[in-house]
Amino acid sequence: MEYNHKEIESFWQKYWEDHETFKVSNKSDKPKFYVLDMFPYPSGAGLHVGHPLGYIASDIYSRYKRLKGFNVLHPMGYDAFGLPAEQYAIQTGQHPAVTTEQNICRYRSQLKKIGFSYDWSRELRTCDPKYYKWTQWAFLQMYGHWYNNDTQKAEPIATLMAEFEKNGNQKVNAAHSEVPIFPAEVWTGMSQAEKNSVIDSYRLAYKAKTMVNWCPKLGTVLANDEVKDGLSERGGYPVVQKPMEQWLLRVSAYAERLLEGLDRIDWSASLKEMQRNWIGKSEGCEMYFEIADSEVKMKIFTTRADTVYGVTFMVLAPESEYVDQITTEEYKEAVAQYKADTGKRTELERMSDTHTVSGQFTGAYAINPFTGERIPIWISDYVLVGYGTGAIMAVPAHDSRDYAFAKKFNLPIIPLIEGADVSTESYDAKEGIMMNSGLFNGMNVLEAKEAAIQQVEKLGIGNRKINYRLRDAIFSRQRYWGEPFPVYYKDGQVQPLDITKLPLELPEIDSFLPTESGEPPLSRAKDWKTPEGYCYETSTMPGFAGSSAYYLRYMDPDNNNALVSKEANDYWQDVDLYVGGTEHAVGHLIYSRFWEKFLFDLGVVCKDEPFKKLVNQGMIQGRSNFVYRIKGTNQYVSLGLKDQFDTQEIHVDVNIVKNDILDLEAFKQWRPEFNNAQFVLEDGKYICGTAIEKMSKSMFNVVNPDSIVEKYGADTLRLYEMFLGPIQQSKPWDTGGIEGVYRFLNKLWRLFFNAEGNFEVSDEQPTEAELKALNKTVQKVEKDIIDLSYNTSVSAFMVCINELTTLKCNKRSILEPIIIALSPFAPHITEELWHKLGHEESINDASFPNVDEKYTVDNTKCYPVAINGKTKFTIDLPANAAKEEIEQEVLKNAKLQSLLAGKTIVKSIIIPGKMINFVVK
RNA sequence: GCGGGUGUGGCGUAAUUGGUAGCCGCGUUAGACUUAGGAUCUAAUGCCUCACGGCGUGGGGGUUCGAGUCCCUUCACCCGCACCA
Repeated sequence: MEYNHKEIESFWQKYWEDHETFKVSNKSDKPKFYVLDMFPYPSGAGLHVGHPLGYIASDIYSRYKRLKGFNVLHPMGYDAFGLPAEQYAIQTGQHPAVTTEQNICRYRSQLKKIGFSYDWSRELRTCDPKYYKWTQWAFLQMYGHWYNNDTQKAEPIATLMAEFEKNGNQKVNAAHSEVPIFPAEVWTGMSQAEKNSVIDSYRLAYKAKTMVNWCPKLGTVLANDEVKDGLSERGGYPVVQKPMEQWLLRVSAYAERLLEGLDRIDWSASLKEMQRNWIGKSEGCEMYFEIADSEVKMKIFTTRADTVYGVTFMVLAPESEYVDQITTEEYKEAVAQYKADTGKRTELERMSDTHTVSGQFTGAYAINPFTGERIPIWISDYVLVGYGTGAIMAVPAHDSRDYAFAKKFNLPIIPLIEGADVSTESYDAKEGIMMNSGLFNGMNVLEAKEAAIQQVEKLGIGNRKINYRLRDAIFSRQRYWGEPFPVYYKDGQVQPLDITKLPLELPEIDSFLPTESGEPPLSRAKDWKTPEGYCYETSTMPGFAGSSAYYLRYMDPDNNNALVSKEANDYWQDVDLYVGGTEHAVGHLIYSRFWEKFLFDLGVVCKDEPFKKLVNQGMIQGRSNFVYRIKGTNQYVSLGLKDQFDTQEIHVDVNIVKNDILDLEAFKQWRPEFNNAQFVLEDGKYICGTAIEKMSKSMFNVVNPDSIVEKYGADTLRLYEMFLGPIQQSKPWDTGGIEGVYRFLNKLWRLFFNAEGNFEVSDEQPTEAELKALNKTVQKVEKDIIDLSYNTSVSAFMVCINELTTLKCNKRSILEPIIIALSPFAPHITEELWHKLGHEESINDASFPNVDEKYTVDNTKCYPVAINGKTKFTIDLPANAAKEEIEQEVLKNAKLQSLLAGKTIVKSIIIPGKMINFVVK
């Protein structure tokens, strides 16, 4: 009987579905294990062969954990709100809900064909009102809380108001926007609107006018992580800076906890480093500089207070509020001109051109609090308004940017570190002995840093300060296809919707474009008002809103009273293994951690880190093929001969190329323009050129998993994707190698059938060799699964099956444990064989085989025998033999004796278990 | 510029963590069975050499009886951040 993957796979997929094999309960005596994939955005193009890579890896882990007796939660869903569906809707008029539904169906059917062990009953999608009810709910909670830096947690707004009644905000240590200090009397004297505005400055979800990334082409604002090199991540359209009133989440309040939490989770070093960079903690101090002939005190931030004696000028960001306050009459015009010039440059221009030094003197002077010297104040676009205080003290000797500026405008440069040569470049290193530095002379840089901050605090001119680069997340998008904000406006004041009114459903509109006046599409919705006639917020939430807590919802997907019940959360707790791409390193993975910490503060969840272990799968790139057309003809020349002609490279569909040899007939049929193609062949073949590129339609290098499943089966696809190389590594897809894995499954299959082709296994006792093959394989595979090093476990299975084939082993006692160990990788074929072996229950209810150590340790060891350090031959000896035994044994060896003839042994070095070396003369 | 990572056959990769470098697979070559083979099976396959033998883990140096693995140095490529004071 032949291995018929089609029959086997469709039969067992249906069986698993009918028997709810992978349905998990929230109640179990078994220990829990939660394996999660980053849920996909269901795009119109369907899955390509790269998408399942991570899903296969996590599925193997899930199935393995089940065999080890865990209750495994392994769900799947869809990140279904988002820009592409809406862009498509604008172009075609098709409602995003319709196209999204179609895409989801396609994804689901593609995923099911690969045989994943998902609990489909927990499937969710972010655009479902039953789901986004809880996204809206979380937003309202953030709106209703503030962050107390003293207790290091979020607290209800009510506690803040009570404190204001009692003491004003003087003792409040909170994460907040700029707000003046006020005593209780002032608070009680405020109007309701004034109070609201003060409170808003403390909320974790708040509205504010800020500089935002505005993408005119998409008609929406974007978060920092959605902008790459001044272009939108989706679509690649230009992004400009623009002040706008937006909803924001005070993610920055959690900066320290987001940083600290990284030490407690098992993520790759590079990913943690990316998050640390994004959070961007820097420790230093804030310091006030008095302005000559002015009341203004200028606040700067520096991490190098130790270099204060070397300050030779100050620089303000052109947008800084100080600029207008200090600029002298004489320089007003020039300063205005400079501001106008820099304002004209786009973000992209400013970023791509970081080497042109420009600036303008303001006419004002600051007083160095340490030396009393007058130092000129300049403005320049190399100082950013959004970081620190938008003002710096410039120390050209020890900062390369300040140095370039000083050189350009002929400002003095005072070296402060002994031996530092600053004649051609600055000395930025933070080491050496201080000089020219008054109090700090003779100290090393680290000592001076600390001494300087203490001195600043002693003089009362500033204080120690930690700055973070992490900004609050802009949370509104002027788009249709997203979660509506559960707020409305009454007399211009924000009113949160009552929680009992959730979800606030997305209304129908007739066009998905912004209005003529530039209002978001939602303002087209007719009669979309509260019963009292107030208007709802018309922007919607961004993509990361729905994906920030989806892992919690899987724990309790149908709960209509809570995001997740206490019991469900207490049972599942957190994600034990999370698999997904690096592209979410500073977006989703920061927001989710923030969300979890916030919900932890509220007591909704029991853990403050959502993802215990995270593995980033690499990308599967496409392997493109080319043909070479002789310019101006319909002749195509094979790769090896193309240099003899003037040719043009053309992408050719990889599906009509095999092992880089073009199928000539298929090529002629491929497109009408090639019907009459003629070929210049080499060795009778047309060899195509190749390149590794992103998998994309336009390069004709997309390989669809469905066609692989059709031809070779899901088990082959799964094994092959794992066999390709380490899962964390990016690698090109090469359909060529798949045959090897397919052969392996056929070999496995044939072990179970006798010469007549009938299923037959023997109940004989296994031999030592067979037991060795089995136990070594199981041991290796188990170790590999735990390390997610699946490529080597597939190899181990191949070795094992080769050995068993050679041994002609068809013994039940060997084959049964092998197929159990293999079942996470190739679930269908193993399930089929398992049932053929007479089992009623699914192989998923079996137990992962135990290893008998007796058969895995070699009792002989291969020793290299070296003479004068040079290996001459090797010899097998007992592994645990003592030094003397080995020596005696080796000296009897004939080959050694012939090599030693006429020489004397000066010394022998014998390390049991390792090596044998004779030093001879 | 800063940070992280990777360099091993024609290709994807492996190496008991310092102990016979190249497992497994692809590709290639030869053979067997076949009307046929893009099925299956057998054998060979790092490079140079008829051979003996020599050389080989990006290059150079070092530690060691012994280095793909450890140290120094250099080169190349990939990823992330990028005027963050």
